[in-house]
Amino acid sequence: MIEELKNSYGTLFEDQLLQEILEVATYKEVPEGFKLIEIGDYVKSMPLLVSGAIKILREDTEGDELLLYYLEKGETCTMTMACCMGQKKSEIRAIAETDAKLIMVPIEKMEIWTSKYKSWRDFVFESYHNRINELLLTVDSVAFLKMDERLLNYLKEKVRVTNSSIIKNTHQEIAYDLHSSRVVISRLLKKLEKLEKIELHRNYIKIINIS
Amino acid sequence: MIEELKNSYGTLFEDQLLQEILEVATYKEVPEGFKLIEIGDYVKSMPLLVSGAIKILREDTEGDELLLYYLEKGETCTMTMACCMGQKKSEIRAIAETDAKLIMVPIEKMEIWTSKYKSWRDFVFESYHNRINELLLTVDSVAFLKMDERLLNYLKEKVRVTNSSIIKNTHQEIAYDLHSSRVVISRLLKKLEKLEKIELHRNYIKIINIS
DNA sequence: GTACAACAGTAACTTAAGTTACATTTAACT
DNA sequence: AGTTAAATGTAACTTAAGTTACTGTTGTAC
Repeated sequence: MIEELKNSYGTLFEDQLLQEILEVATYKEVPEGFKLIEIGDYVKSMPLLVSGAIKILREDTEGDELLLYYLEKGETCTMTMACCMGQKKSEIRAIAETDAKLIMVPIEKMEIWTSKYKSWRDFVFESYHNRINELLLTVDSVAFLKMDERLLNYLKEKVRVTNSSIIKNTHQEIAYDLHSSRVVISRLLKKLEKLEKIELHRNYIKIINIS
Repeated sequence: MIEELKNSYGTLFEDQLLQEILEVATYKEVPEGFKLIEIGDYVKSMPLLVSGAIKILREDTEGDELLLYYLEKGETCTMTMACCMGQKKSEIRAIAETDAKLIMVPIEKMEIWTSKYKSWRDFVFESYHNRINELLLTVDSVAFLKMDERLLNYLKEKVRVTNSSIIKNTHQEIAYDLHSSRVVISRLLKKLEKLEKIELHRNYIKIINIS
């Protein structure tokens, strides 16, 4: 765990804080698809992401989903912090997009470290700040863009996050993430294929050129 | 300014912090419609809202708008903090929805008070937390609801924030806030009038019963 | 190899929302 | 009172997206 922590957070946190983290944290490896947090869960520890990517989803009362954003190496789940402090239930669902490695910190430390370490405080503020900006981008996407553009952005982001030009998802799964329907997504993907931007296959999509 | 500050923040902040605020802050009264922050502005001070309401808007590259949420008494503009810390430009526009009274704090104090006062730290975290939840509601609204429901929610929220059952806006203004078109809003408002939920007039709408 | 279930393709249709165009109403001003 | 500009009403049409229904394809298990 030491190398993992130093690698991702070594420059961020001061030595004494790193030491404290090592003392209380647990290390966790989860496979792709693993559900880390469900809507309504009470959260007891805070995840520091060491490798991989976590996707954060919102769900409405009907069970319809929407992908909000991805968490990556060196980031944490701000929603979790928000939940912890208010002793509230989670507003979101978190699922491992790829295999992922996490350092789990008990939430009691939150308050303590926030007053004790400037580097921790900065990290927490930075996290909130980043998450708000991600949410603004999500709002932009849903409010201002049409489905074809949203789909293109989705594919781009997926390539970036998974670091692969092969997207291993069915059209139905993409439809869930974008809160659309399978037929609509198939239709738009077909258009992109005709423009020679992607290649469609069963269970995966090969990205050719989506600049 | 002392009464205003104590009234809105007296229970939130410890006496010494209240004292410090009084030493460095300036007091500001703005009329309805006053533009407090424009997209791209660099922000030099942080507003603590004492009375009135501020509406926070997002704009895309085409100039299309969307209302994100309202700030009310006892709240602050989290976006401003985020901007300050990163020395970034504002991502949003802020306009006084009603006449408003503000206490403006120079941003240099942010960092200092964050390490010095627990009450300030809690206030800042609470603000971030609240803002993220507001943004989630905005995402929900835009992603999951149809325009008629969004319009109804918009009217409800406006009644709450302005504390009046008379909404002094044209259909065009409402269309801007919801990122829709005037004709669509007129159409839906007419439906609500036929259901006897509202009464339409030139330049204002009277809310009868929107539970 | 055959059967099956999951996945993908596509046509035809419905609906919500946006657009265009024009008529009507209202408030404010001279 | 008459003029004007802004606001509102409404019809007719377009478009994006969602829905239904059915066909074809592919990978996997037996």
